[in-house]
Amino acid sequence: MSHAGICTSYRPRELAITSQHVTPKPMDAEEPWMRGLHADTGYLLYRLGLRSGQLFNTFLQESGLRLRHYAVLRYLAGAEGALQRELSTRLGYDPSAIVGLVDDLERLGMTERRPSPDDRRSKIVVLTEDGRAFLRGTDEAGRRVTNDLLAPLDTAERETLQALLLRVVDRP
Amino acid sequence: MSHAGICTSYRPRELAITSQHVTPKPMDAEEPWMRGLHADTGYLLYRLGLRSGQLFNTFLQESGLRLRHYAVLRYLAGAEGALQRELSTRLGYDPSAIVGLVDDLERLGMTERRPSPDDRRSKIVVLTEDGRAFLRGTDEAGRRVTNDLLAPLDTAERETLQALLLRVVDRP
DNA sequence: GAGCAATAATTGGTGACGTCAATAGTTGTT
DNA sequence: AACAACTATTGACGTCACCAATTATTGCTC
Repeated sequence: MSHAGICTSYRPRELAITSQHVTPKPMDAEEPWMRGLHADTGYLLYRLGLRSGQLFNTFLQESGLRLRHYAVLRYLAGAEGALQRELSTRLGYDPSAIVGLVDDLERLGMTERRPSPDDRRSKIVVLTEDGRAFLRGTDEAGRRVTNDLLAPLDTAERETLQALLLRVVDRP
Repeated sequence: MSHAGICTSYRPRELAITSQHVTPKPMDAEEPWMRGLHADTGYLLYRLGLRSGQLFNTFLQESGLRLRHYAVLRYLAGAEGALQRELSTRLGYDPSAIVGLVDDLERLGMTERRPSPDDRRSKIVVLTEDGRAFLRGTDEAGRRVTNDLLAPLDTAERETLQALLLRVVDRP
């Protein structure tokens, strides 16, 4: 049950052995696997998203945090306090996920939950001084991650990419 | 006869990539959450990768497959047979994941495992006629997914984005 | 002003996913 | 003949996205 829920484990039955096999393919610019998959921008985004997440997480590994915690911290750094509901919608994480993330950050002393004066259901998450210090200490290393990821691009191309991605992600 | 093997180097054709294709978004967004997170291209990629994967999976939901199965099928469509090891390195999935994916596809009758005549350790995964038919039937719908994702961009901008992402993803 | 729908935070469960460790069978090398 | 490297495979572990249900609180409405 490691992978698929849509099927049980399948044991390959006896297959007819044919001497026919794959035909060697010249590796020109029209590589078939290129046409098949990497021609799709959506799939490219999915793929690079995975790689980006991995890079971030390995970078954060020593600090004991993960990308999602880091996202919360950086959002709070620019917001000076945010409702958990706000974190959920802004960062795109499930409300239940926010609970665990803020729990972790609180345990590490990087954030605090304060009661909202307007609505006693809500809680306001704010950065502590320790949280701010952590962000200052990792700011430069964080940039290095993106720098590494976008190594093949020069400065102008990176700005172009950034602008394009912003347009795509900011769609309401 | 030697199999095509694994291509280790691919050089994307040169494209004129300038920022003229994109209208830079006026950072009028004094929005603090802009400064905090979306200023980071790496995080943008991570986020859009998630959204892209979700879109693909919901699109594939009715067919009983998921994005990873679809990736295998599309790769096979352009390769005319591939070793599982090849699928693993090309698609970036763990070899153990490939096993489950091919199991599922085989159970659905979309692929077959054939013994490699060159190496009895390897197995060659090939598309069946059913698999090909599935790809033909979903080809247009698949394009609609990427179309939807990139809705805010015009044609020129999409080509620019595609070229930039290709450069980033093809790094060894 | 008393019910009632909506909301914020929370808990729990489920399936999908990435990663690593280990194994059996096979190949190439020495 | 022995040994290292490789292929497919199984298994386990932790993370993550998604959904349902609960509790406390708010706003609406009749």
